[in-house]
Amino acid sequence: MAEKTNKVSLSEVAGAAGVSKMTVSRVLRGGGGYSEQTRARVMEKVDELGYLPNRLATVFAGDTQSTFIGVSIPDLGNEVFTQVLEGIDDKLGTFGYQTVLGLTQHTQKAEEDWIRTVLSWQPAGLILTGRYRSARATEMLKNAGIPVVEIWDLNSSPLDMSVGINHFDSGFDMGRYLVGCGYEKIGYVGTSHNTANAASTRLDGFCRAVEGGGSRVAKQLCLHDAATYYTGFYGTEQLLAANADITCIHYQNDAMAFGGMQYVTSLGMSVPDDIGIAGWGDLPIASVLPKRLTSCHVPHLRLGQSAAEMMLARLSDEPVQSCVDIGFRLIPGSTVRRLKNR
Amino acid sequence: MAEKTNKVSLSEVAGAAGVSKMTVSRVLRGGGGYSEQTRARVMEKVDELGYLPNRLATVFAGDTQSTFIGVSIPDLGNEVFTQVLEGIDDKLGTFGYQTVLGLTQHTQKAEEDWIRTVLSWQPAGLILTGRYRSARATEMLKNAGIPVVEIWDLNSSPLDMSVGINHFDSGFDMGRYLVGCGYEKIGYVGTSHNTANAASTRLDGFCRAVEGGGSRVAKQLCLHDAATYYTGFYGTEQLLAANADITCIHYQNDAMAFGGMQYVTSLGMSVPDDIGIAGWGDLPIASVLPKRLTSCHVPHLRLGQSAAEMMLARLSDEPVQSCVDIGFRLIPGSTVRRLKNR
DNA sequence: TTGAAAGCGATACCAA
DNA sequence: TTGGTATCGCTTTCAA
Repeated sequence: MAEKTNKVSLSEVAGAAGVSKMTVSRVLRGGGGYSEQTRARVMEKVDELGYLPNRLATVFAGDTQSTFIGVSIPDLGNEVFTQVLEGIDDKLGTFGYQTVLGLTQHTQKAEEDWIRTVLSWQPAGLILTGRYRSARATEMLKNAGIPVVEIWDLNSSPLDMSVGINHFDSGFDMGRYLVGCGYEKIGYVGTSHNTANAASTRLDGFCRAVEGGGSRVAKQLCLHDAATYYTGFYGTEQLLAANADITCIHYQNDAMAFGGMQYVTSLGMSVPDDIGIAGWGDLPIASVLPKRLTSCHVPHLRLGQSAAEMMLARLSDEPVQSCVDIGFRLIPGSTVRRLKNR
Repeated sequence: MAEKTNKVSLSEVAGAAGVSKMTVSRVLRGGGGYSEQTRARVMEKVDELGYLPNRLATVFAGDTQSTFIGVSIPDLGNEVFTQVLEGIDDKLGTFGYQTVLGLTQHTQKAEEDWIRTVLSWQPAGLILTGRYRSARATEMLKNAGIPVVEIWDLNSSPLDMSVGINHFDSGFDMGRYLVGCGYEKIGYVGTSHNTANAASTRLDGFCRAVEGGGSRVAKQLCLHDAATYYTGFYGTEQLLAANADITCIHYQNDAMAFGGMQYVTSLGMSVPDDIGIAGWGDLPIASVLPKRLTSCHVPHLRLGQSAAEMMLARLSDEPVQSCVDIGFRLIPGSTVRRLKNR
């Protein structure tokens, strides 16, 4: 095992400085209660011995909270989540909190296990992606008595706090837009997971709008694959193989849409003349494409920052709005075309 | 089930079950030393009260280590690092460890502050990106007496352990390859940061090879920008504006190369006939491009997994190779062309 | 301005 | 198979 660590404790510093450990404790925390002379001598020894406080003991002693915030996201292969995570960690870090990462791989079981473990470390709060979780997870969260922010899916009756967007509406708007453009045979390519998630909620909204508009949706859900470029590429191949009459494809996100666009281009089709392409998320890659990708803008970084801000506000006992809709914006783009006006 | 009580301790469970807390402790850890009858009664109360162990206290008591592993990477906007991180967290999670994330934003100061903080939480070990750090950081790491894996830059005399690649050689190989193809006026587009890092080491190697081959390198370092699509796009614009005679451009990574390729394409140039493009990292987007992107393959996920494995091995006192070269592979691709044979 | 003592939650150790 | 007691590093409380 990693054995003797040269860990220097408060009392060793106290011994070296010739004072009691209480005095060292007071000096280190500032706020007075000691003479300047004492302070100087203590700090000298702290430096000399390379003393680092053991925050475990501090939190354990009971009066302060830890500065851990558990943050769970599904995976890191999907840029929408890494942007959210960056927003969270950046804001938390600025205020002296640390992110304890949890990748739930889109399964409730993994999330539940992670929640149990991370709670045992007495985090100051948790930020969790999505709104669907196991009953046991929910129960643990309620009992933990710490702030919880549910992000991504806007949850109007959150466990505690929630910030995100209405994915159903976002999907619905995209569906309505494409139908409004005149598309009738529309395809969807995404990934499939065992449990409901935001992407499936968007798909529900999308189908509702498309079918309500008299068109239909052909779905291609790639099982157990990451929602990234290559999945979009081969998902499109499969979709078109089974549905040759499709004239427009909507994707789970922009990375997949780009992959799909590459596939149809490889067939010699042109976008949007031969086929329409619509992504979701307005990811960074969109900024360099020759045609503006039809998509839906979501302020991912801002969403993460807001989640962190709500957490920090709650931790400082400031008033917090428990449910924040961060909003989205449909981007018409030029990878779909208007076949008719209506 | 559980009440709305938020902190149930061992002794409360003990009281409810009518046994001592030592007995509850033994039951919870398994391994015997109690009767089946006692076990059942204790577990019943554990469930009933919704007891969750306080691992802080366990670690604090000193007999076990925490299961925190601090992991620092520069940022999440660069896919090379998210892949490494995913590899690390995946492997660590499987073995019951948690990632405490640190984003150092490419500054030694941020890394030093993060190290100080995270060490105060008594992590079981640290995995840090890069080999260049402040003297104070190095000193703290030495004193901490915990395993440290330095990743990314292969460090032949690591603080403790290291896994990565030789970035100088990687840059050198790319430079030699491009010169070998016959390119003479070669550009480089990357990002610039205050301190030396792996990308600047690659650039050093690249320049050495190119200049040694009698060609020259025109550099365009975009200050303080993320190494992603748009930076590649406008960095290329700037590079070409100042160096119209360039015939080939090497980029810090594939995302930037893709952005650059979009820019030159927008000018009506064709790749590789009018200009050669070479990236680095072999990122997922390369899998869907019509032409194989000239790049350098690095097993990012594997690198992360190896780092985690070395950490885990060290934590279980198994023998560990202290310096592992994970290797890279030049990908000739078809976005550069051979102007001459040699 | 200082210090001594109690205690946070869990575990090691020794007794019973 | 059980339980009592000391202990980890630090902070709170109370005294000097």
